[in-house]
Amino acid sequence: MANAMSRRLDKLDAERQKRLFESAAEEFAAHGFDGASLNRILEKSGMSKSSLYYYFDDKADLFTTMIERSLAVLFKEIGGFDPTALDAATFWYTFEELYRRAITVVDRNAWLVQFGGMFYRLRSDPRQGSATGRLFLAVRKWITLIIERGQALGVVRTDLPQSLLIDSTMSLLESLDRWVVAHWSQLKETEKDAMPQKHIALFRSLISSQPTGGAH
Amino acid sequence: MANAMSRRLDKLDAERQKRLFESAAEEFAAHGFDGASLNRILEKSGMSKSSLYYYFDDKADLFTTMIERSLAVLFKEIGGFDPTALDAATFWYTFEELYRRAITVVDRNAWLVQFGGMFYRLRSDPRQGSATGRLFLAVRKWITLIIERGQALGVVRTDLPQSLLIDSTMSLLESLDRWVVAHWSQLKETEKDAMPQKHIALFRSLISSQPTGGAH
Amino acid sequence: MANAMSRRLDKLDAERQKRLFESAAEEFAAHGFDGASLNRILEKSGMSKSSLYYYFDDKADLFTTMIERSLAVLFKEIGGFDPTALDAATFWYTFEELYRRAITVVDRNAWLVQFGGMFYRLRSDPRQGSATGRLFLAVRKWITLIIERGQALGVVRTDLPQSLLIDSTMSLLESLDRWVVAHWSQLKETEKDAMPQKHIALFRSLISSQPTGGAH
Amino acid sequence: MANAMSRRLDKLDAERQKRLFESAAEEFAAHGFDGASLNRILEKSGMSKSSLYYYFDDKADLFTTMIERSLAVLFKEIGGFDPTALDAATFWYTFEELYRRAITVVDRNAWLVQFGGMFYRLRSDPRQGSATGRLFLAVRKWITLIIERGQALGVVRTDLPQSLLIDSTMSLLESLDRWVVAHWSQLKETEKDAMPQKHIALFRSLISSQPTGGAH
DNA sequence: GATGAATGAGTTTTCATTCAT
DNA sequence: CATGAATGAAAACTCATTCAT
Repeated sequence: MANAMSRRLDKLDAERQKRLFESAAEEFAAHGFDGASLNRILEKSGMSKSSLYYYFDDKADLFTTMIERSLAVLFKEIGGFDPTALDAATFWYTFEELYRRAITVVDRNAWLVQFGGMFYRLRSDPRQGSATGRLFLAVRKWITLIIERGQALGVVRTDLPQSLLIDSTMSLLESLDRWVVAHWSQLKETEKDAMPQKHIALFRSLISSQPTGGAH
Repeated sequence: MANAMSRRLDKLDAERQKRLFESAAEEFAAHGFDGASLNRILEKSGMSKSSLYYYFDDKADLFTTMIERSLAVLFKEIGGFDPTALDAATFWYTFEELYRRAITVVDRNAWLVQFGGMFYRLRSDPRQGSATGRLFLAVRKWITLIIERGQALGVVRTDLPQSLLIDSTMSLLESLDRWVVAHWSQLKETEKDAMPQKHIALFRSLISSQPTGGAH
Repeated sequence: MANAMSRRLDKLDAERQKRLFESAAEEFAAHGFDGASLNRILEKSGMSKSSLYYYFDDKADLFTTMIERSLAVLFKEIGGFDPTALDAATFWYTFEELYRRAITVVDRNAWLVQFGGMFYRLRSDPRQGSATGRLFLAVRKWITLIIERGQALGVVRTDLPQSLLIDSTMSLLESLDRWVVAHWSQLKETEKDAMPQKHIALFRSLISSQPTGGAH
Repeated sequence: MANAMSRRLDKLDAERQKRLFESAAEEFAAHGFDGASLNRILEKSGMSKSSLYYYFDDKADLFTTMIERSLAVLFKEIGGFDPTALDAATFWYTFEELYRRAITVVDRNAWLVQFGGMFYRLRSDPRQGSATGRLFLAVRKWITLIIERGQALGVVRTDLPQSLLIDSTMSLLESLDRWVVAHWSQLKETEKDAMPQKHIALFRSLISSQPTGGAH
C-alpha cells in the first residue's frame, strides 16, 4: 500500500498537503508520536479523517512519511554527502559547511524546524522493529559511518566504546538542535554566522582525538 | 492532601509498594508521563484502581512522588554535595567520586535504574509550571550552579552561551545514563571500574576550559 | 463546532434522533443535568458513545441543544408573541390563548412533555455563565418583560419587589406545568377545555392588581 | 438500625456533629441528594468515612436524618401547631404569626437556612417509596391538612382540584423561601418586619376564596 | 477520489460502600 | 468506639480505525 515510490499522496493538492504537514509536524513535535492526536491534526488542517486514511495507512504511516520526506528534502537540498570521501584535513570543516547549508535550507522551509522535535522522539518508540524505530536506526547508521570514517582517518577518538561515542554524538546533536530552535529569534546575525564554527567545535571537543586547544 | 511529610503511602505494605513502584517506573520510563497508562500500571502491579487513588491524588501525583523519592534516595545515599565547596584542583575528581557512589547506590536499589528514563522525559512536559516541569527545572538549576562554580574556578569554558553549555551537559548526562543502563549487564568488572574516570573525562572534553590531552 | 445553524445532527436519521431525544429528555427530566447519566441515555437509545460525541461536543451540548430545540419548536408553533403589543383589556386573555395553543403543540410533539422537567432544573446550575444558566436567564428575562408591561398597563400589582413577583410567577408556572403533565391522562375533555381559563385565572389571583372576584 | 428514637448519633460529640451537619447541609443544598458527594462532606467536616458509616446507615440515612432533625427543631421551636384548631377569623393571621416565629428561629440556628434548599429537592427523588420521598410526602400531607381545614372553614377556594391547589401552594412556599434566603442580607429592618404580612397576603391572593381587596 | 458516519476499546477520575482491626 | 484500607462500578470523554457510499 504505502509504497515509498509512487503514492496517492503525490497527487494531493500541494496547498492541502502543506496544511496537513504543518499541522502534523506541530502536533508530533509537541506531543510525540503516541501523544499526538490525529483528531487534533485533522482539526487544525481542515482535512477529513477519511481523506487522511486514503493517503496514509495509519498514524504511523503519516509520521514516518513526514520524517522520510523531511530527511529527503534535507539531503537533497543540503547536497549529497559521501562519508567515504572525507579526509583528515577537511574532516571537521566539511561539517561546518554542511551546517551552514542546513541553516539556509531550514530558513527556506519553515516547517522543517519541527523536524528535530519529531525525530528525536523516535528513540523511545517501544515497538521493536516498528517503522519509526527503523527510521531512527537508519539515521544512527549514518552517524556511525561518519564516526568510523573519522576514526579510520585518525581524527576521532577511539578510547571509548563506539556505541557510547555514537550515542553521545547524537545527544549533542539533539541538544544543539533544540537550543538553536529555541533561541533562533533572539540571535544576532553575527552570532548566527559564528554558529557553524562554534558548534562544530563543540563536537570536536567531545569526540576529536586531538585537543582543539580549548576555549580562549 | 499530598503532604510530602506524612503520607498514607508510607503505611502501604512494603511489598505492594515495591510492586507498584516497579510497575509504574517501568511504564513511565517506557512511555513518558502522558503516554503511560494507569490501567497498565495497575494490571502489572495487581493493585486496584481505587486503591491507587487512595494513596495518590492523581496520575501526576504518582509520577512526581516517584521522582521525588528517587531523588531523595539518590541524594541521601550519595551524600550531600555542596557546589560552593568545589575547588579547581579537585573539581573533576569530585564528580568521579560522585559517579562511583551513584553506581553503588543504584546497584542496591534496582528500581532506581528506571529513574533516568522517567526523569529526562520531564523536559517535554508542556504544562507550564506543572509539578513535573518544576522538578526538571530544579535539577537544571542544580547543574547550572555547578557550571557557574566551574567557570568561576576557571575550569569550565566560558566561550559559549551558558544555556547552551547547560543543555549540552544535561544531554550528555542523559546519553551516558541511557548507555550505562543499556549495556550494564554486558560490562566486565574492569570496564565498570574504569567508567567513572572515563565518563567524567568525556564531560571534561566537552566543557572544560583546558584541553585534556585528548585520547591516546 | 457546535454551530446552531448547520449541524451534523441535522443529518442524523430521524428515527435514531427521535430515540436519542426521547431517552435523553426522560433522563434529564428525571435526574437533572448533573445527575443524568450519558451511559443510561445511550443504553436506552441504543446509540454508541462515540456516535453521541460525533454529534455533540459534550454532555452540556446535548442538553442545551435539546432545550434550544424545544424552545424553538414551542415558539415557532405557538406563534410569535410581542409583549409590547399587550393592552390592558386583553392582557390576561392573550395568555389564555397562548396556553390553548401550547396544549395543542405539545399534544402533537409528545417528547416536548419532558421539556418542563428539564428546563426548571436549569435554575440550580451552579456554573456561573454556563450555557444552561444563560438559557434559564433568557426565559426569566422574557417573563420580566411581560410583568413590566403588565405593570405599565396597570393590570399587574406593584406592591411587591419585582424580583419576588417574577420568582413567584415562574414558580407557579413550573407548578402548573408539572401538575398538567402528571394528571394529563386522567383529565376529561371538558376539564382540559377549561384549563386555560382556570389556570390563567390562578396567575391573575397571584399577581393581578385587581381582585378577580375570587372563587364561587 | 437507624432507629429514630435512640441512636448512636445522639452520643456523638456535639461539636463534631455540628461540623458534620453544616458541611452536609451545605453540600446537599448545593448539589441535591444525588449530586452531593460524601467524600466532599467528609473532607469539609474532617470526619472519617468509617465514622460516618458508624452513625448512619448510608447516604440516604444521613440526608433524611438531617431533614428530620431540621423539621423537629423547626416544629419544636416554632411551637406546636394544630390545624384543627384554626378558625375562619384568625386563619391567615395564624400563619403570619408562624412566619414571624420561623424567622426568629432560623435567625438563631444559622444552618437551618440550608434546610429549604435541601428539602425542595426531595420532590424529584426518583426512587419510589424512598425515605427521602416519604419525607416530602409527609410535609405535603401537612399542607394538605391545612388547606382542607381552610376549605372547611370557607376561607380557601374550592374551585380548583385539591392537588393543584396544594402543589401551587408548596411552589409558592419554595419560591418565597428562596427569595428570602437570597435577599436577606440586603433587606432593611422595616422590610423584614413587613414580610410576614406581605408574604402571607400573597398566599391569600393565590388560594383564598375571598378577594383580598388587591394591592394598593 | 473523497468523505460522513459509526464504533469498540481506551483514557483518568470519583463514587458509595464494606470490612478487618 | 473509631478508622484506615480496599474495592467494583460508574462517571465523562478521546482514541485510532473502518466502511458504505
